[in-house]
Amino acid sequence: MTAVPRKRADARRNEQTLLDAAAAAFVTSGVDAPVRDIAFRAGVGVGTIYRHFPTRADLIVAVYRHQVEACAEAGPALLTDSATPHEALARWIDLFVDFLITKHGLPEALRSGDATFETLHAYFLDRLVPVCDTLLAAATTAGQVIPGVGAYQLLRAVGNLCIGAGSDDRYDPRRMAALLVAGLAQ
Amino acid sequence: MTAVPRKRADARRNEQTLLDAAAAAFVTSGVDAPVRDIAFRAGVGVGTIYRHFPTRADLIVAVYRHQVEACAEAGPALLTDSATPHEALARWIDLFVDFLITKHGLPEALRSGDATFETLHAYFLDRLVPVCDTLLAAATTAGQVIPGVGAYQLLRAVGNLCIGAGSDDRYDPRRMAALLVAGLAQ
DNA sequence: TGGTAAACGGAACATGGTTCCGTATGTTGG
DNA sequence: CCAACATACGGAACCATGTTCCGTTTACCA
Repeated sequence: MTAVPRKRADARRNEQTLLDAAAAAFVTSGVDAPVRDIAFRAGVGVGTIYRHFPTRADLIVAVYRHQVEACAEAGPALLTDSATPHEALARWIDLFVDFLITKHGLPEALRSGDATFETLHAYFLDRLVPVCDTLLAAATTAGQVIPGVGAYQLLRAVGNLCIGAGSDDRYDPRRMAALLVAGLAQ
Repeated sequence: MTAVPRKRADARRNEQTLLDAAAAAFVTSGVDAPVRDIAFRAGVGVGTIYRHFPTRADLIVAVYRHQVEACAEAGPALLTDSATPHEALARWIDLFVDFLITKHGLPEALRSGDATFETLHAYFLDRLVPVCDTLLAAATTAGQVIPGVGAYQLLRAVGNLCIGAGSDDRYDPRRMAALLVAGLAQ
């Protein structure tokens, strides 16, 4: 029915080239790397970027999809492996923080409010809120965490704490996130 | 010696006009309000803005100076009025949060890393870190707060938590900041 | 009241995102 | 193998915004 007629070879090639170029640019310039830079690295015109990835968010999602999936999938495993649900939650938050602080500008983008990043925001939420909710619910049921703080709010707070990470060694987002999770335990 | 020859009347008038225009623009468009908008509101050219306030940070500092001073001065008073040092700290952080969340885009600017906002960042730090340090030290001495978290780091974390406040009623920065302070108590 | 330095306005420039269309090229039916 | 067509490409052009610069205006003072 929906027989997608397979993309042209050069298109597929360019898409991969662009993903690589973008990943490289993100490492050096953050996820705000100028479109022209990414196009130049990939050896294509800017039009090609917009054709493959209509918004910057689509490009970012494509670049980090694997890692987000890995983080999401680690949730249930941690719940099994950890001594307590609260510990599982703490360890998972740590994973999330580790992912974020290695992506220059990503936490900022997630929180920019800019319509450009709507897709990005939505993807993270769709994928990670349910996982966090599971861990949070388990910890709450076990009486290890106060009720009334939703997974969304917790993830957002942690995301915020990661903004600007790495630019200043007097600030340790991992520590601050851990403090927040500790505060949940009361 | 340094007989500053008093500014021209029109210059003084414009400076005040600009402060008012900027304050109004900041309310509706956040501290990122386009320079041209502010100039238009004030009925002056953009050159005039840059002459009075060489960087955007200078303008923001000028607009909010009174409120920052008020927050800084409230610190010692809270220490006297509160039942415990930890409570004083919690209440002061609350004040700080209240200030930040009513200024669209200010927390973002403070953390943007953009060199433009260096002055702004420095001003907040100069004025508020010592106050926070006093409160934190009192609470630590009283054994109500774990050692090892500096005033700078705490302020920065709280500032981060305030980013994007008001754009989403599922997120309550005041609550998250309180949780962080609770986490400090262990 | 004239001269001068301060202050002004806004055009011009720089940067970065986004759109659009003429051109080039893979693909496929003959 | 070739032609014709749809797909994809490149990059010039456009828009928004910050920033600079300089010719013109204006407040001040002698």
